[in-house]
Amino acid sequence: MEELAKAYNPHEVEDRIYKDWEAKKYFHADPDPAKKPYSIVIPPPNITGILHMGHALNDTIQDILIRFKRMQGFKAEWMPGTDHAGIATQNVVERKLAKDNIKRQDLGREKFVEEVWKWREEYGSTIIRQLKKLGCSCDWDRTRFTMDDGLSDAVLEVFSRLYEKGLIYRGNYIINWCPRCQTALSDEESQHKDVDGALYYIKYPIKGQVARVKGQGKKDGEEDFVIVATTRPETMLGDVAIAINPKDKRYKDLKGRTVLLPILNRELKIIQDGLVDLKFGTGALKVTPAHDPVDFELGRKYGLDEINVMNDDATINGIGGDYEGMDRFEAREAIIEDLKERGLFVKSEPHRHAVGHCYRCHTMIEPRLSPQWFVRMKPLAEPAIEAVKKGKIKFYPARWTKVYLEWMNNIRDWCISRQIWWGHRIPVYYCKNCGKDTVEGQGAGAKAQGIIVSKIRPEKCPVCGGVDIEQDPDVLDTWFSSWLWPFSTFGWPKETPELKYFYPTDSLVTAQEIIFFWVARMIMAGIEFRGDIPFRNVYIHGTVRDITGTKMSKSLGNVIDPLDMIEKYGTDALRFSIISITAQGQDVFLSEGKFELGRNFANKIWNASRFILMNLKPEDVSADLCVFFEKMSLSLPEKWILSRFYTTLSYVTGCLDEYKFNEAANAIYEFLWHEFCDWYIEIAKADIGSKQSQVILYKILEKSLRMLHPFMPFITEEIWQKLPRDKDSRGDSIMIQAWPHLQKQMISEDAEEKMSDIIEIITAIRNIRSVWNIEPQRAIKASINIHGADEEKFLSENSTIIKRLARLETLEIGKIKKPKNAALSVVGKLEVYVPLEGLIDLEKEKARIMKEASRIEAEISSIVKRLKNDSFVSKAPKEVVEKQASYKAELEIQIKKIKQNLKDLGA
RNA sequence: GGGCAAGUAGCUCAGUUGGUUAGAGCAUUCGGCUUACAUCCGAAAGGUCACAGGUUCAAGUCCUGUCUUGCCCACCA
Repeated sequence: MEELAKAYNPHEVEDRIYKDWEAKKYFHADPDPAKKPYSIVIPPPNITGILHMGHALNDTIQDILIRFKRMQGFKAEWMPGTDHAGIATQNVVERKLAKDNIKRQDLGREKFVEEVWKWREEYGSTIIRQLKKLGCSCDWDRTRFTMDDGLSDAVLEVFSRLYEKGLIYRGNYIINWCPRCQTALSDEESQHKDVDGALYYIKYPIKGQVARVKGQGKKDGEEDFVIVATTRPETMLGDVAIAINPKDKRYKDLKGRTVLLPILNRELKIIQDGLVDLKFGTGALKVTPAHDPVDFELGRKYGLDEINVMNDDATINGIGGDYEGMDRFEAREAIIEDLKERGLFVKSEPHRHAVGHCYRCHTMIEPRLSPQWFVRMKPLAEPAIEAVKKGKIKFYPARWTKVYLEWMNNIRDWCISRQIWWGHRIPVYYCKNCGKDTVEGQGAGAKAQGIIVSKIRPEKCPVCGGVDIEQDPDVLDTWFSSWLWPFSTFGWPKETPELKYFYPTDSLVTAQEIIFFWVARMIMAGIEFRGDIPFRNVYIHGTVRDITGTKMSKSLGNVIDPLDMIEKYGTDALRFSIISITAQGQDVFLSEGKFELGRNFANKIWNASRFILMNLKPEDVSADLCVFFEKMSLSLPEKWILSRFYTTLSYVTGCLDEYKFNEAANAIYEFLWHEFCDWYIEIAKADIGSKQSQVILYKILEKSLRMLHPFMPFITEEIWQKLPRDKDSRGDSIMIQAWPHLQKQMISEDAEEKMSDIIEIITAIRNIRSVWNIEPQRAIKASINIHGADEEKFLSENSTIIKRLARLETLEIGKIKKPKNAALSVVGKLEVYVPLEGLIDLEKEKARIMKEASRIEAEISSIVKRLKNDSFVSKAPKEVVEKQASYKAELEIQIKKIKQNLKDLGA
């Protein structure tokens, strides 16, 4: 019999085992009509990423699910891969080039993209290697990348289809512009953060006839003006109007007048619209259609000019006159200074407001008018809303359903074009002959002349035959490829066997941050392009935070690196710890010490297994447990541990089906450590060589390892490999064994109740020993006073166990009076006496018992009160009333005994 | 401004559908190298379940309100 090493060394074990699994293709799944499929797609990490705790949690959950389902007999497919992360990756490579003083413009588009591919070859699979270290059993043979040929095909296909349907259009709209990345962003990529800014009050002179405006009327020597409040004075360079609310009495006289834009002296119209908030600022709004969404709307409504005053890098352009070339914030200061000089600056007051920031570089977003490509979302959203409402897709926890629906009901068009080079180039070509300028002013949904949508570069224009054709320089949002992930990875648009077999997938496991980015869009894409939902269940787990509740991030320096933890504690420890402290859908507050939980548990399992293996006789353990269970007459602890195992198994299986991973993990922990190790193994030590002990120890260990395997894959495999087993079992790895089959006939409430009495008795005696400071070596006597014959039987049968574990010299069981100078403990219906001649402080013991007595008396009185209540007796379920009554009877016996004892003590 | 989540032992958190004495890990105290494990074993102490009402025979659990914290969403310039 092969023995286990003295101590478990995860580092020695993990790589070896993982390589073995990989070599034997255990992770790979092909369609198999004889089996049911179970598939998960990985939320593709981006290629610039490195494994952080969020991944560790996310991927551990998925690995638990997929291993569990694989063991349950499903054809389990976990599709892995990465996404190309357009902006992030381009930034990384640009930074790298900058070290050699090279700009991407120096290289040109083609060379630069080549550089990115090179970078990706070298570093892009870091995260994949790290997932392997985590033990993830992904089907690496199918690893996909969003820029792979197949997935790129899917992107082009989808773009054409949507364009043909009129769901993709190009137009000049206000978008979120990141001046640092110099690209448009979608609304989701603009993250609102509160910023301490200021509200600046500026005077706009009124042209011509004097206007009397309440509170701002003309004083002697002053010009007439209207005061406007703004947070971004620099955008005034693009002002084309002043808007007021038609209901605003203050500005009655302003109607029909013209206002002069300070500094530039442009004439501004006065427009009236209900959109203007009477209460904000002065109630007068400067209208800058090219730089603000509300103003843009007003502009289109009233046919105003749209004057863009900024360059791509948010410096002021030629329109800004003297301010040309200044950065937006620099221009702000300069303009304020100039206004002050001209006496047109009223005041500024502190103003806290939410401002969009680039989700990649955190630069402040500039709302800006720009020609971009959009997807009309409403038609796509409708069926996706239905699918969730009808329960075809379920969220766990369910509360996310509301969040999803809320967003989907208010969905806005998706800006999908990005002014970067790394990504899927937009498959649109412009025929210069037919007229490129048709782009301007074109409405949503309209197809424009001169636009050719084609997967490959057309030779000539299909309309005019012209050859002067140019491709759109922009690329698509990375999410425009990610949203196809659940089917593009299986070969769509080709109808592959994998696609047919594994789609729709079963579970999607992800973090709340990307419900809008990814989950919602996948649902829309799945239904639109594949005609079916992409997954049935969405499990949203919490965010990993540090111990103060702050989200872990590299810039804050509060990260706990999972790879460091693996190095320090082992992969299984990391996995088990993070799972057991993560309640369903709740955020996780992490500190390094929490990984000791998993490490200690691994150590415990290792040692228990080592002990069992040291004592195991392989020839004795090949029995079939069910047959064995029927034929042998088992002792109470044996029945008990079998019952406990199957109770736990049933519970764990249920938890995994409901995505309650922490509860499953904790149930296994509790069972293995505090029931199997603390009690059963200790009890079994007495006759460990017996056939019965051998079989039970072996079977429980082997089955428990299988139950634990999804959580702690490495240590369970390592131990399992050392167990004696039949050669012709399913294979040579625990990961392809069956999930233990539930044997309901072995669950026995009676055994569990009786055994818990035994445990309580032993604990009570140990307690007395501890209270009275009796050395552990010292043998003591004890007696148990019983009331029924049934009790006598099972207590006598197990008296050797009680004696050994409580370290008793003798144990008397029967109708026994309290011996003199004995300590008392009440266990259920029983009294346990430990005579301690000369060791007890009578007064102290009296106090101890009296405390116990008052507790019980209080309880009795509350039960009596309840039982006297007619409503309770008539309305509560019968078994609750019965339980109360019998519990009361039990307590009354206890209190009687205790009082007797107190009398004996002279109270 | 809207929404969501949370407030339970010194700390971090569990607590199924309301039903006997509210649990765990860490920390604390006491005692132990008992032939697997000191990453261990045994024992103890520690809680008006944020607050106020309500529903109910019965509330940590359901409802309403209040307070505190965190998160998400949002075109008040």
